[in-house]
Amino acid sequence: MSHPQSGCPHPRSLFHAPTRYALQALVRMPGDGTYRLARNLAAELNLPGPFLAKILQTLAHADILESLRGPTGGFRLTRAPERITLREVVVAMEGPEPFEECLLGHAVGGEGCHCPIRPAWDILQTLLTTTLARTSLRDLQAAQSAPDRPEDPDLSVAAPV
Amino acid sequence: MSHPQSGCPHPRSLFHAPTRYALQALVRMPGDGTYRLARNLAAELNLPGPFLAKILQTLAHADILESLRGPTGGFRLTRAPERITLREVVVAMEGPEPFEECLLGHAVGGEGCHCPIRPAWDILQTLLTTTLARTSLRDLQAAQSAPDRPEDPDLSVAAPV
DNA sequence: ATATTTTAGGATATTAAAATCCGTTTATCG
DNA sequence: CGATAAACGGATTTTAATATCCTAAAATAT
Repeated sequence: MSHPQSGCPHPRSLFHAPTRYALQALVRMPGDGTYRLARNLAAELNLPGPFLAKILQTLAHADILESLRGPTGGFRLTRAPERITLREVVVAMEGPEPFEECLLGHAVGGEGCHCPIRPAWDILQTLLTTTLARTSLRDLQAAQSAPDRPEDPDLSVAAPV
Repeated sequence: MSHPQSGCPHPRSLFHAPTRYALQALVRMPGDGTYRLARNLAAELNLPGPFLAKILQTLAHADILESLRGPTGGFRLTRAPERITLREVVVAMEGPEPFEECLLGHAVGGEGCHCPIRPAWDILQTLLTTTLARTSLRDLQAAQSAPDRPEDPDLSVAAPV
């Protein structure tokens, strides 16, 4: 029976679609100071050009990309990919509040939430946040070329970075 | 700037809203064989009656609830709450496929995904799944009454249950 | 200067999720 | 057996997410 009331085509993703597109676009950004065209990038990602352009604009507002108009224009990274974290990108696209505090929908702030899964939920959120914070865009770009699996992540989620 | 294009009211939840409602409703189901009214339950949860009724129907199809029509009718658990797992409820509401395999949107099946965050993502999914599978509805009900924090979850996510 | 190319960004359209409505069926009660 | 009360389930509406469109502004080239 599955979904409440409708056939659901693809499996759910953790973040919104534009966040995925943002990551996919950033991976393809040149490392030198070259500007890249939105239209060009959109074709490569099989996305509608104007839609990707919006996403790139959002990234530009977040100081992850910078833009130049006119011919020879386009978008480029504001910094070296080593200095851009995935967390930064996700925050730019999704906002600073990642998720609700627990599965029953209790709000951030945590008072009055006594779910037994709450501790696990907290750990999940911390692991996700720290992993995103520790991973740079460069790491993501490198992984796209090298098919080798990277090292396992650190599970000691003591201090959020 | 936050969300791509619109003000987002509440923080995003991991699952769909009806899944939360389902959990909230199940927590309030009586432990004896008593039938409980959808309308009654909806009032307690501040939800529209017919909408909650749909959700309860879905749970009934999944053999988590059973229903009886007519006066004296309503819904009740098919089993003792100790024998109903949260995972079962989530699967009933969201379907068996939990999430895409990685943040860049690569599909389940895993070929061609080389994200550096993929290992962490796999661990997150396993931790979530096992935690839900290990937690019974009874645990959830007990936690609602007792304000004490339960023990920390097991992080050795070796074998998915 | 003017034409061309690109991003900027507001407005609109489309689609899926969430919520509602209403006639039907089933059970109980008088 | 008729009246009432409940779940059943299809159809519809509403709202939020996703995608598109179009005019303006800026930079370059001729």
